[in-house]
Amino acid sequence: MSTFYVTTPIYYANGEPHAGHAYTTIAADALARYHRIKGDDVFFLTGVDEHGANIDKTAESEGLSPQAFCDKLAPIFTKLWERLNISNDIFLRTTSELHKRGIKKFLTALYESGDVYKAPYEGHYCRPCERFFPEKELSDDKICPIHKIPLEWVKEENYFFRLSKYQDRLLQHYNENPEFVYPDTRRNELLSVLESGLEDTSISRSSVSWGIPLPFDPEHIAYVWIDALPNYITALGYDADNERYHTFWPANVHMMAKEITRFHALLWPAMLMAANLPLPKQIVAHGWLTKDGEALSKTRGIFIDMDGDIATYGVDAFRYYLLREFSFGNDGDYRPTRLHQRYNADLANDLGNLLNRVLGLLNKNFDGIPAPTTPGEFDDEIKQMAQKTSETFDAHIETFAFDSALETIWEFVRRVNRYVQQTEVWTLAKPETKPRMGTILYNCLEALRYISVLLSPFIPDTAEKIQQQIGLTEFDSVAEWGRLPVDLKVSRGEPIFPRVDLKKEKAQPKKEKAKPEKKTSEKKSNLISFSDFQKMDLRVARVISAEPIEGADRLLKLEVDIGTEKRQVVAGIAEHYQPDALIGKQVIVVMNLEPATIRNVESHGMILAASDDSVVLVSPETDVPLGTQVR
RNA sequence: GCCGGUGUAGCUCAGUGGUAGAGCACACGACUCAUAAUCGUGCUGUCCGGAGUUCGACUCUCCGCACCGGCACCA
Repeated sequence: MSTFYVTTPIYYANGEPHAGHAYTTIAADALARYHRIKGDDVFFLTGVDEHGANIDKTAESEGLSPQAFCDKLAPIFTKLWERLNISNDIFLRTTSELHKRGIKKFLTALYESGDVYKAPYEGHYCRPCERFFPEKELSDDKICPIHKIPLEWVKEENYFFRLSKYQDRLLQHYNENPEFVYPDTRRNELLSVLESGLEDTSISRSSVSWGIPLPFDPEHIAYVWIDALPNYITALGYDADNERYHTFWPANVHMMAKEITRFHALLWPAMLMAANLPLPKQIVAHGWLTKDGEALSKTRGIFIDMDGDIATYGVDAFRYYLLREFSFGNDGDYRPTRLHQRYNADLANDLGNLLNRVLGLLNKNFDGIPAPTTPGEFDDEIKQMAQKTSETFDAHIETFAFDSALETIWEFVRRVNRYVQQTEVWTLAKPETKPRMGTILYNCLEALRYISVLLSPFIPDTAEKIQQQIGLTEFDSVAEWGRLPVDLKVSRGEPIFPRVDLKKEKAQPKKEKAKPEKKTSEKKSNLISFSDFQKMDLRVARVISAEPIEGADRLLKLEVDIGTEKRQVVAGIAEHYQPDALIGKQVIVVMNLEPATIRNVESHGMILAASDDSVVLVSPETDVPLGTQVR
């Protein structure tokens, strides 16, 4: 028996899970279930990453301790996974003892490899900011750009991992294992990063308190990624060097969204090399979901209404849609109308109706499943197609082409519908043709059983319902033709996918859009005094000229008129504003910001803009005299 | 600016050196076992634009445009 270990990332638990998390997890679940029915010994991990400064901060803003915050959030993940029918074998939390023990052992091994070194880090430090400022961010007077106070020269010790040392070995690994990173676009990206050189990376954070202390120097806290990545082995029992660990490591597939491939495909393998452990076999990255063509955004209220769609169409339809519609690896646009079409066309009409019509005929004419005594035209074709479908299906799963895999099954579903049509079974109820009728119905039901097996990794509940209606009391997960027993009492239940009428849905009151989260309780430490605020010199100015800066995609060089003087300012708004459209516009300029040189262009001040996904300039409501103070 | 990818029917996408396909949607027909379902037939395309190689390119090469990623840049 071969083994199969698949993981999702452990999701960063500083907010609730969204459709992106669900997509990754459902894809991994489909793989896990697929390998289980193939008879593999499967271990499927998901979990949450609970350490680091961001969680500390979010917890604080909610007035909770970090641990209490995590304890509140983790069940929200597990409940969603239950709802989505995720068959994970473990839900790993980085605050668990299991992980803590494992990470201690792993970091010790890393340290003993000799590739962790302590290096003094010295620089300009701002106490209120709790951070260093690189030379290039500062002007000659060395004051904090945020607090406007003189910076201290502080020397601090930090731990580094000698990532640079592994550049060649990684490159070699990539070349010898072309399938290591999938798909190729991501692989190419990482290769170009590798070829341009890796730098040693800091693995500890002294400014962070919420995390795991380095075992070889508890004064320092492990950087959150260094803490998180080894979860894939700590979850197996790496600390105890136990059987599960030896059975399942190295992992077959680390499944994830594309933005975190770098950590998984460069840093993590290098860490494993240093600790002298085997590397995972494949890093698999999928694309992002968009909603009706727009990037998901909390602040703009663009999100995928999982709850609503699941309530309308059911969990399996949601799972089906995600895996059927999107070509894995590419970004996919989530459209409720497409989900609706897929639901009615594929699930209700093709599959659901097929089951229902066959069971209807059987109920009316037979008492239990008849024996296939009377072969005839098309029978062999159906049987052969079942076999071929299964083979093609397997090939698609191997390359994560879930969409093609499902399409392959549906070709067979349609073929069986045609079989019913071609043989005109419903006309064969006369005594002399009844044995033939029974044979055809047997073939249809066996085809449906066969289909339910192939579908079970994707839509497990449905697969089970199909077999229940056929009369099987226990799920038969073997895709071999002819296993369906005769004389089973079928139970034609409710349609497994009742059609959904969109008009009815529309008549229902629309759900309220989620409001952007508000931080209600600002912490005292975030407050500034009025005199701090007064230090800022904000003025109304008019844009006189605007032009792009050579070699920079996001930058515009602006000349602004403040009434008394003119200034040159660099603004990172080129992606959102045409230069010409800016001319004549009134804007707000920060006058007393220290000058900086960006891309060889001097900037004397800063233009205010609201920005998250988009960037919108702040402008007086009506024209005011140039140079007017803004307060 | 550099590096990679994509651009094919209304939509989602396949595809091949010999001038294009599937599913959905749409139209018409058949059938009535079934969830107004199923089955059949049909429909639409300058295969991003331009140049080149070739007997012949949507498929190869080059140039360009658009979009999507990665890197730099975001005072």
